[in-house]
Formats: sequence, structure tokens, C-alpha cells
Amino acid sequence: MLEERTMDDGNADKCQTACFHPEVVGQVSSAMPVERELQEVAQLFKVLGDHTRIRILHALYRSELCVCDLTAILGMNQSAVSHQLRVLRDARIVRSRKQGKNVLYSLDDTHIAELIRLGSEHVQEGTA
Amino acid sequence: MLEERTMDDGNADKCQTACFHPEVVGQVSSAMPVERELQEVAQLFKVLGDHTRIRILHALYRSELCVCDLTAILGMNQSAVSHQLRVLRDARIVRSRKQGKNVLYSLDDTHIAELIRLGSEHVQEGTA
DNA sequence: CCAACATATGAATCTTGACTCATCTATCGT
DNA sequence: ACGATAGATGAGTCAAGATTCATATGTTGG
Repeated sequence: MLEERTMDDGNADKCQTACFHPEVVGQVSSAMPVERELQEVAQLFKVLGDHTRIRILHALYRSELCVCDLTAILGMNQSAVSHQLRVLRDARIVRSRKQGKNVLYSLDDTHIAELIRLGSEHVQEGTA
Repeated sequence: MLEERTMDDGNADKCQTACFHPEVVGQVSSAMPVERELQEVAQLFKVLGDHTRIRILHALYRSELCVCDLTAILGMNQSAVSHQLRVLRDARIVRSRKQGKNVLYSLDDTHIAELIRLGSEHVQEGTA
């Protein structure tokens, strides 16, 4: 459902006067990525944007861990952890493999560690 | 409110048997960043994890824009855009400067463009 | 100063999503 | 096969947050 957006759509309340840069609006509009990609990027960040899940990822960054280890590390109940692991699995951010009664989780993608590293850098600069 | 977390906290239901790697749990626990940093990183990603805000950032990545330009580009009402710009401003992700009746917004930090680039890479690989 | 317009913001609404509880499946040891 | 444990999952609850509506603030031109 990709919308071709031009300046005179009429479906939005826009400046009556010529705004600031009507030409720029056109350029920027046509340079926008397709809706599907925007949606997926937002989804990725949404998954990373949760306290519990960030903690899980920080933990998995150090070591492959089973659910029950994570439960202990995070100090929360097993169901909550499993639910969040599912979100991370669905987003292809973590991977799981079975070993006996346990299921071992690890980071799936190198981009993720890099994203978290960059994010941490950003907040640390802000605090400095 | 930084919690020293060790394996025998007792406030979580954890494996009765020795889980998988009790020693690793200890190591990972003590390597966890302080709560404040985790919270801030999660908050940063949460702000990036919204469809509207991602579109705003993609637009600002191309050019400095006033609210009314953004309203036209996104095709949504001015109030919604302003509210989201406030969230982005509070997170120090965008910056604003006033020019006459208009307020011009731009990306505040180089990390942000990099984060979005990495995020896009990740989703594009997944789709490929 | 006044009218018109650009932007900001508070309150209300409605959706999304995190956590809990109960339960289900799978695997191991006996 | 049975009991016990690890993990997954659906339903329900509750809080956070995105959008809308109405209105306030601030700026420009007359």
C-alpha cells in the first residue's frame, strides 16, 4: 500500500501560504522509502525499545543462555521472559537451539550488537 | 536504584536444579550495565520505534523542514506531527530553530542517522 | 492594536503491548 | 510409563502512548 504523495494531496491540513519550501517537500516526499520498509525499521526499533528486552540482549551479548538462566539474571518470572524471547525470536534478533530440557538463546545477527553499541554511545554522550 | 544481582536473590522463580550454567549467570549478572543506562538505551530505541517518528526522521535526514512541510509530507494533521516532534526533541534526536512564524527542525546527532542506516540494512537483509 | 497564520499543548479517546496466571507440551530420569 | 522440570502460550488485566479535538501562544502584516 505505497502512496505516491505529492504536495497537493488535499487530505492533510497544510499551510495556506507557501510554507517554507514547497519544492523541497516534493523532493523529500519522493525520496521517502517505501511504506513497507519504514514499517519494518520502526518495528525493529520498537522491539529494541523495551527495558526487559534490552536487558535480555545485553545478557546474551555476553553468553549463550537458557531461559532459566535469563530468568535468574533478570529477576522476573519465567513466563514474562519467554514472552519477550518470543518477540525477539519473531524479529529474528535472537536464535534458539534446544539442548535436552533446556533451550539456549543467542544473538542472531551482528547488526544487533552494533545497534546497541551505537545506542549506548549516544546516551552516554548525552549524559556526559 | 542500582541492584546488585546475584544468583541467590530469591525474588524470582528460578530453576530448582542447577539450570545450565550457574557460574555464567553470576558473570553475566555482574557484567550488566547499570540500570540507568539500560533504561536510557531502551528509551532511545522506543522513540525510534514508531512509524510516524521514523518517517519524520527519514524526511529530516534529507533536509531541514518546518512543521508545516512535515505535515504535508506525512499527510497527517499538524497536532499529531507537533506531538511527535516534541517526543523527538525531548529525546535530543532533533533540534529546532525558529525562523519567523516557522520552526525549522533538523537531526540533532550523527548517531541517529547511523542508527537508522544500520536498522534499514538489517531489515533489508532479512527481506532479501 | 488586530486579524491571520504557524506551532504547541492539555484533555480525552482508543490502541498497543507488557506482565500475570493457568495450562499445555516436551524431555529427562527412574 | 510416570513424575518432575524447562519452556511455550493463550486469555485477561492494566498501563503506556499515539492520535484527535479544542484551544493557547507567538509572530507577522496591515
